[in-house]
Amino acid sequence: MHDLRWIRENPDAFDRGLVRRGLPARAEEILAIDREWRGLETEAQESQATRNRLSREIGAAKSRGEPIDELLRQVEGRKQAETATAAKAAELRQQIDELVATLPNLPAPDVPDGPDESANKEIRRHGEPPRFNFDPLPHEVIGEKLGLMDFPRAARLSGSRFVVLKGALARLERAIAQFMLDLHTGEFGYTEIAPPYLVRDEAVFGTGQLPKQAEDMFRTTDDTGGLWLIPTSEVPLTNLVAGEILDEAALPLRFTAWTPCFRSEAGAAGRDTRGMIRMHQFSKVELVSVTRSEDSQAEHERMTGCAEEVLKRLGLPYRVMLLSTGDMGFAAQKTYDLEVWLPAQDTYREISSCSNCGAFQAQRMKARYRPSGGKGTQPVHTLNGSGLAIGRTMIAIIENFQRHDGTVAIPEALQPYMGGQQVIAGNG
RNA sequence: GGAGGGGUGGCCGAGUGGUUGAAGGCGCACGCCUGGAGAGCGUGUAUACGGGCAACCGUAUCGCGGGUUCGAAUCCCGCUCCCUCCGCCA
Repeated sequence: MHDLRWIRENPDAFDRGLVRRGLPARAEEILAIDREWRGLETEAQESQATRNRLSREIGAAKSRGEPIDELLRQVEGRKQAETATAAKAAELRQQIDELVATLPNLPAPDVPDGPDESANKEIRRHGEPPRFNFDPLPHEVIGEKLGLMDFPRAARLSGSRFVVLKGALARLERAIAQFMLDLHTGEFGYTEIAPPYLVRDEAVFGTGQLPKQAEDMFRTTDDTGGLWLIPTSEVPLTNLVAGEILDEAALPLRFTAWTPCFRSEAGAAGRDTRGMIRMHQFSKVELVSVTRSEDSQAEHERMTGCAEEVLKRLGLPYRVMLLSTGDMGFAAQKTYDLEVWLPAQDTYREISSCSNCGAFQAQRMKARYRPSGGKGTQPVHTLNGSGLAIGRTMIAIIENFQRHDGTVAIPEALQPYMGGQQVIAGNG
């Protein structure tokens, strides 16, 4: 959510940000309603001040035993006009809020302009794509040949975009997640969280998936009014600080969680239909940081580094992309995607997305901190990143470490989590 | 699922219609006191919005939303969350 006062003071910068996002300028429209609202607001408040004063006088007169008829006459009729003014003001304010709530965060200055992912900028690469003396197979073929990845049965249970993993691959999912959690908690100072997977409207509004991306999520329909299945644990982790006023000394907060994620993939019909690239349900280790405003840029680099370290230790080749204005998510002001090499697709595919949301989410969820020394409060900055998506990590391992005989080597870093197993050879 | 109880400031805790944004206590900050510390004393200590260059002024907020009233933390209605007991249950 954008700070209305900031828009008032910086209407041009606001519009420039929207235009860079490929959206029309809106400042003039917003500020016109804002001017009208403020006029009515002031009017209503002044009227109320008068009425409050008269009411106090009535109380005082009554306690002295004096007549109050004259005072009652003065206050009479006042209420109606005031209520109408206040109602109109509230209506305008709601109009502003609803309009502003649909506008995405503004891109940071160093974000490249562009209509889509074609304008993304490669920042760096790490590792060399492996060379094979045979044609590398896609992960789903390897998994099915090993008898450890079952799409038909998953479809029978749940339809398309689901998978059943068995034996060593089921264990591999757990191993990957544990390895990531241990790294982030043990070496990078993140606190492990086990959050709810079902959340209310306010939480999803806070991180910005509502109101615009409702169709990308699943919602329960129980009689309590319905809850959203989290599309990412960014939602519960970030909303941990919703509505709070934090001590400056408590920052930064760093949270990590291993959770399932649920996405309807409504807009992705026909894309990535083979394999486990795009599932309705996948698991992910998420990283979330809550920082002071002046620290979020450095934290963004740090967080991206934490996610990269996972790929480095697994020996997976990847590149870091700085997303363009056209490819960034709603709440982000700047995003790095980590893309891992997938031999069968002969390309890099997204495996992590690390975003600095600045004050955008904080303002939506009213999360602030009290700067020590200074007065008042200011919104925290929030960041989130995958560290990493488990399913896609598994895909990358299977494809990059496949061998001519159809078996898959387990990266050394994961072997302790696989009971010392070094190779996945099928039948568990 | 059934029955009952309760949500007041950073915390505890008063308060059933009239200077109550809210007593009192704790905590915290600053000052005084002290050789220093403690005790003691004094002052201060919410958030949001509007107006103002500012000092400051105003409005709202006692779980949330609505209603009654000249006036609501206090009365009424709806919702929500928490707690206790019973039942059920991983």
